[in-house]
Amino acid sequence: MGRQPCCDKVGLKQGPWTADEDKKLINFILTNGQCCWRAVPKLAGLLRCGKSCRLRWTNYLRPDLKRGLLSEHEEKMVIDLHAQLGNRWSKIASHLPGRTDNEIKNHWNTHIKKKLKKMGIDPLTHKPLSPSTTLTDHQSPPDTEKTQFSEAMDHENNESVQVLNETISSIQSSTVTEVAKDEQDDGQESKRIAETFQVVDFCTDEVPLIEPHEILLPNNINILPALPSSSSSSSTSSNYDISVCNQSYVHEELHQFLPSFDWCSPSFDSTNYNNFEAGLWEDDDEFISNLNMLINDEYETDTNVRSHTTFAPDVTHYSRMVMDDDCWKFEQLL
DNA sequence: AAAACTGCCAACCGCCCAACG
DNA sequence: TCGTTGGGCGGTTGGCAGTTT
Repeated sequence: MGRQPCCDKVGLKQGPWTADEDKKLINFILTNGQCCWRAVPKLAGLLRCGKSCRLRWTNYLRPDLKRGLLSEHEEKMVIDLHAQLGNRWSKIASHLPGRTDNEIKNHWNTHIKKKLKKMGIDPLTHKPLSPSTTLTDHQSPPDTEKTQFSEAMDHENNESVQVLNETISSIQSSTVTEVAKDEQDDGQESKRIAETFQVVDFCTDEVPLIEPHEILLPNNINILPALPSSSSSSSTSSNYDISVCNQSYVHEELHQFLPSFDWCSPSFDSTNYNNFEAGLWEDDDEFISNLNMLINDEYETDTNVRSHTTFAPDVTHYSRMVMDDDCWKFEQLL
């Protein structure tokens, strides 16, 4: 007898998430932190299963996510880490700030795998493919395939080829015992990898969750200048133009306002908000435009800019939560 | 211009495992 | 110790967009 489904799927919505659902989930998590995922949909007013909510949050809505293709450096890291860890995507992802296991897995399957094969490297073993092995995937490879492979091998001065060769060298120099060591001593290995790639040892799993008693969102906090709304409606949302605000002021207030977030940038200096470089947005302009987008309900529906459509917390909607340790209540937002 | 094909990625599925009573 | 539960993980799928024919 198999395991029971994580939830009763009757009446639950599936498929792509709508902007409204995203907002509800964002508001809920920002206000309450991550708690029991099973309870989230009900409390947030979503017709989704908890698992779906968790995935949506971790893979798409989390504020510390980077968007866009993996950089060459990140790709190199993925290849090296994969050589050591195998398909343990979450572990690999934990070494790449702002990247999710799903994203890395997809990138591996759609880009890196092909690159390695093209290079004559077995993506599974990270060792050179023998001619017979090379043919296993393509029983009778077309001439174009052979040509591509030859070309790739011939152009060793090609930058990407060079990068891969360096990577392969490093992989081959790393020993099996290192992997075994990783199994036994993840901490040290993480440190070693972080040192190798000169990245801050960051893992979103390490971001502390908010305890219910810690949730105190001051109702009177006014992070934005009280600009008159041009189209005041009966809803609680108002129109603000973030672009007119002092940007560092916004950063500072957001940082205070959303203490649960690790804004993922190693260069973030809590004492100097002018250095704020959140991974969420490339620069201040983007930060501001994104913030405007959600606060003013400007959710982009054009799929062409979907990758650009990240979120900003709807800071106008927060109200103080009344909670205690044993039983916390949630007053529906919006 | 339209059909067919390909690539990409968000979302889903089902298994595993740790925590807890 | 065992059963139950919930979260995490890796593999897979479906649909959309872009490209080719």
